[in-house]
Amino acid sequence: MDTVAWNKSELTVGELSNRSGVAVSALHFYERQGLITSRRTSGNQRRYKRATLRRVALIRIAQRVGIPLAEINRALSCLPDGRTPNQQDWEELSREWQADLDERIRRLQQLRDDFTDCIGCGCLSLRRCALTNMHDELGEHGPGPRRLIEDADPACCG
Amino acid sequence: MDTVAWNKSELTVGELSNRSGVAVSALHFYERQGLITSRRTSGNQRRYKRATLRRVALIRIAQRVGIPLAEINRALSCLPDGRTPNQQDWEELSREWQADLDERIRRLQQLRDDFTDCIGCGCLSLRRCALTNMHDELGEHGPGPRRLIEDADPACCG
DNA sequence: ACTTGACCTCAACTTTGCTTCAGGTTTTAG
DNA sequence: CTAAAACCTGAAGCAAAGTTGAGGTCAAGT
Repeated sequence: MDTVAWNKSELTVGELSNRSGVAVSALHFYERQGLITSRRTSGNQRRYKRATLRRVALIRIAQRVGIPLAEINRALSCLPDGRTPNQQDWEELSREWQADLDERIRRLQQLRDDFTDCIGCGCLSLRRCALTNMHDELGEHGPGPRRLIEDADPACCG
Repeated sequence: MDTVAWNKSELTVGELSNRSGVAVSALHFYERQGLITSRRTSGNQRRYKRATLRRVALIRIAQRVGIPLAEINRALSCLPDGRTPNQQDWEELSREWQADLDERIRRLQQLRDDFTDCIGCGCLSLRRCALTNMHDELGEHGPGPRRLIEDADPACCG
C-alpha cells in the first residue's frame, strides 16, 4: 500500500489520512470548516497538495494543546495555501499566537508546579498549603499534621 | 453581598460560583460528575467546604490546558475530600500527571518554536522549511525564493 | 470487463461540557 | 410575616468535533 505515492505530488484523502493519522471523516470535516482545501479530479475525488500534510500536523498539534478549531482556523486563514504569504499578516498572526502559546505554557507550568508543591498534602491549596514546608518534619499519621492543617485552614484536609 | 461569608466555614453554591468564577450550573454539573462533593442542609441545599474552591480552581486550570474532565476526575478521585490522603496513591498520581504535563509543555513549546521558525515562509514545513535560514539573504518578491522553495519541495508554497 | 476497494454526499448520531427552562422549595432581609 | 433572592430537580437544548451509515460513484488490478 502507498507504493507509488511517495513520488506523486498530490495525495488522495486516504493517503493523507494514513500519513497524518487523521481519519478520513475528520479530514472531510476539516475541509468543510475551511481548515484545509483540495482540488477535485474529473471524477470528483479530492487531491491534496503535500503541504496539506504539514497543515494537518499543525492543526493536530494545536488541538492537542487545547486550541479550538475555530482559532486554529483563524490563524491558518492568513496562510498561503498555494500563494506567497502576506508577510505582514503572517508576522502579526505569529505574534498573536506567540503570546497565546506563551500564556498557555505558563499556565501549564504553573499547574505542574502547583501539583508538585502539594505532594504530601493533598489539600490542593495551590501553593499556599500550610503543609508544603513540613514534609520532612512530620509523619503522615497521628494527630499532629491534622491539627496543623486545621490551624491553617479549618476546612483544609478536614 | 457575601458580607458574612468570609467567616463561614462553608460555602453555598452561589458563593462558590462567585468566588471561583464558575457558573452554578457548571458546579452542579461537576458535582454530578463526581469532581466535587457537598453536604446538604436540612433544606436540601448544598454546602461546600472551602477546600472545594481550590479543587474547582485546579479543575479550571487543568481544563484550560486541554485536559478532559474525565482525566481530571481520575486524578482528583485519589484525593482526600475530607480524608487524609493516601500517600502512595497521591504520589503515583502526581508522577503520572507530571509526565503528562511535561509532555504537554513540550508539545506547546515545539508548536511555538515551529511557528517562530517558519516566519517569513508560510509554508508550514514545521522545522524543515527550506527558507528558514534565508530570511536575511533573500527578498520577499521575485522568483528567487520561489524557485528555492520549489527545489526543496515541489509542493511547498507552490 | 469486471470486481473490489477507495471515494463521494448527506443526514443522523455521539460525546463532552455545559446552559436554559420550568416548576417548585428554602432562606433571608425588611 | 412576607416577599424577594437564592436554591432545588429534571429535562431539554446547544456547540464543538467528529463518527457512522446508507446509497451511490470511481479507479485499479486481473
